Amino acid sequence: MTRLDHEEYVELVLTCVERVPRGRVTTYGAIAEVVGTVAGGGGPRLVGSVMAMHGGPVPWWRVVRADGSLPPSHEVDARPHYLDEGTPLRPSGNVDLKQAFWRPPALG
DNA sequence: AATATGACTGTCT
DNA sequence: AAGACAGCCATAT
Repeated sequence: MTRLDHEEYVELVLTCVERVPRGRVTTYGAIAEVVGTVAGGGGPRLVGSVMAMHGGPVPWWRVVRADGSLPPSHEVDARPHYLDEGTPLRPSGNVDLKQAFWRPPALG
């Protein structure tokens, strides 16, 4: 996994993120599974790294952690988007995965 | 080549 | 409920 494969991995991850419907979210793990199936490996950390490096131009706020929360710094930036998209939120302030979780479609 | 790190996750305490 | 630990994969130093 490196060089061009890396680029493809990035593309797959970003594609999944872009495919997340409004008001819905997915998790790093879910993306890692779907992308990993095609890319033949990878893991949540990789998705995280990819998002950190190339997640800028995509709706990264639709990708949350397994507990429905985002890194504190980003959570603040994401909140307005959730409010705008009508994403189900829990009293705690994080996303209600019970309702908002969206499973990315199997690529390839 | 080895160690440390990260926008992660699951289990145990 | 909240913190500690280990597993996981790729990149950076």
